[in-house]
Amino acid sequence: MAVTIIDVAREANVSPSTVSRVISDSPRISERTKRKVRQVMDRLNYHPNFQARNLAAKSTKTIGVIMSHSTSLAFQNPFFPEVIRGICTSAHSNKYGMYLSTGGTEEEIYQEVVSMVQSKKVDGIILLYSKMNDRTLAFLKEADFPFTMVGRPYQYEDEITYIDNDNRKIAYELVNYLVNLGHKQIAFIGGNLEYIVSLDRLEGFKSALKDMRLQYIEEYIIHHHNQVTNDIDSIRKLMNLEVPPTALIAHDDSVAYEIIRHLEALSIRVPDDISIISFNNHALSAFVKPPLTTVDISIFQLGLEAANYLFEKICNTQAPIKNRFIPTTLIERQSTKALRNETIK
Amino acid sequence: MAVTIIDVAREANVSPSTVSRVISDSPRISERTKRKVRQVMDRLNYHPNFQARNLAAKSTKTIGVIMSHSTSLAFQNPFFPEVIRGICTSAHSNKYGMYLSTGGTEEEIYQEVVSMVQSKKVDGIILLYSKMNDRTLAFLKEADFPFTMVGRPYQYEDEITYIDNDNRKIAYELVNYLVNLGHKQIAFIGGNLEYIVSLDRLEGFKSALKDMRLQYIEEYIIHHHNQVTNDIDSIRKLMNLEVPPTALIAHDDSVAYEIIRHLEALSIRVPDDISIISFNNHALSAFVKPPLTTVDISIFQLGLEAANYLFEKICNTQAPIKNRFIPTTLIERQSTKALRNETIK
DNA sequence: CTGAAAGCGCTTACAG
DNA sequence: CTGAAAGCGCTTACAG
Repeated sequence: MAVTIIDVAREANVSPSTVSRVISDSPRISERTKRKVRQVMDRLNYHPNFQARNLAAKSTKTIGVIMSHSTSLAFQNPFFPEVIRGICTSAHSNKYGMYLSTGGTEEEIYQEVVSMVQSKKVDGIILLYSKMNDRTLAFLKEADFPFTMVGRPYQYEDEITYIDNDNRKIAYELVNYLVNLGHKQIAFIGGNLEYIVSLDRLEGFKSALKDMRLQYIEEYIIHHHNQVTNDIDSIRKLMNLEVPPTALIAHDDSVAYEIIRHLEALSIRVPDDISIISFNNHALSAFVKPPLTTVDISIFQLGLEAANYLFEKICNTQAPIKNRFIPTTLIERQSTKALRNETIK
Repeated sequence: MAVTIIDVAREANVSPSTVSRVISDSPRISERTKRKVRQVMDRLNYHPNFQARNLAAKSTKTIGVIMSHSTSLAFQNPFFPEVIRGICTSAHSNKYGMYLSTGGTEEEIYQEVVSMVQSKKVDGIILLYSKMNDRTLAFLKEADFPFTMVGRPYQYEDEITYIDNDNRKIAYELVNYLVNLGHKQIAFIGGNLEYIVSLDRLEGFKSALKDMRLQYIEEYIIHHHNQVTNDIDSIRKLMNLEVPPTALIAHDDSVAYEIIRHLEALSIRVPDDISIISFNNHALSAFVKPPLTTVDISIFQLGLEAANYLFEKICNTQAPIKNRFIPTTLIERQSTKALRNETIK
């Protein structure tokens, strides 16, 4: 049925081995033979069978890309396409394809990864998240399977190749930015603490407070576990404190939008009554009112480099552990404002 | 190295054929034998080789998912993760994986699809877009390869299985909605006309004007080719017309956001001075100011059904051509307003 | 209910 | 520079 290497070999009066070598453009075949064989391939409309090649060559020419489970997926909406685009760019130039997994539950993700590895569906894996006590990560590390992560791992930092932003430093600098605007009461609406990105941002926030000799106030910290549960009550409570914050750092632009809406319902204006700064620079953040001051985390670059590092590992099992922080940019728009003298207190 | 079916067979004192049948849970093997073989599999930590199975069985257990090229990708940001989630859900329950392609250029996409088909990388393909004169579509149809589309094809509508929203009807109803609010001057900011979704929405808009005996005004139609090129000038020109529109239909929420910002710069308020209604109900559209009235197009469902139809085709080459419009919901928020008597003109 | 054998379509030492 | 042969790890008629 399908035309095979045998058919081509017969037509071209060469052996199948030679045809195979022409496919992979081996330098050991003469240009003349190559030309002859290629002509026959064209004429017969021959295309090498992907699976057969891979089975014989013991590779897959495919990488697996693992998302966090879907509850957080909604949250990562704007992240997803960009990071995939970065990975695709690298995969494409390495002549690799990508196998995508978005398991429903954490257990499903784990099972899918195990199956990818055990059944040899992929040559390497990119984990698009980093969380605490992650079985999937533990499995990959244990199996010594080539993988890289987007996100700093919680443990074994110097045994795992990863790409990340320097979230601790960024959070630190955001506090600094607000302090320079005269703010001293700064609240922090963080993300799900199972994810390292959330931990890091919180840690940076705290250490900045300490260095700048600002008081750490428990009530100024809110953990926003997922988009749905955050309600107006937590914001109301925050703003009803005896000394309410004059500025606020949000874990993600979408969180910031939501908060702004809640504040509005409470007749608190941004940035006049409170400044807001956040992370991730969604495509739409320039268009909301007020346009958000936020950190661009170079999502495309995160994906691209995570893939590049993975290909290094795939090519060379002995490739050294690497990790890198991708630079970020603070995009100053209009959600923050210098505090006037009429400071509270 | 890797443990194979042969190792299991030897240990279990059965033939490789029997092991193979245990893997696929064939009813022709006794429970007793199955149990015995499975125990050995566990003990040896055996996992069937994906590629070898597929080569022998002449299937791939993989579907290909094709995005539109990346210039439109940014535009589709919120669409992408949801539609993938829908597809994954279906793929998962059919025990299929997905191979993702995001070519850079249209030519790259075409080449990737050709290679997916010719090299037998996938059993079927989902096209996540529908545009005019699409080589990729033509190729798939010509090759008689199993595929489905998200989006109504421009040609051969009754020869191609697809899932879509009834964009013509929706656009029609949006006009109707605005007319019921008293609007007669309605502008339309459409999408790239190469895509059928844009054509359909425009067509629905026009036919509604006709049925409702509203004048069709050339200057009220703007084609917004991609997010970047739309500038404040086109909006200024629109609003400076002798009779400016009192309402506006935008092709996508992100377009609406952008327009709102431009209007704001021109000191035109939404919805007080002009009503805006749009398509696609982005996750954030509830949070912008003003919260957008928009059409929820059930993206998850589009992906799910496109995949379901594809699996029908894969299982049965003779499966009839199908197509279906997924219902949509108008989400009424605060970007539209009834026109008062102080109507212009 | 189970097995022997051929085959899926390639790659890659090995030999010349 | 090219070929013959073994092998990658499975599945599936066919036979019993």
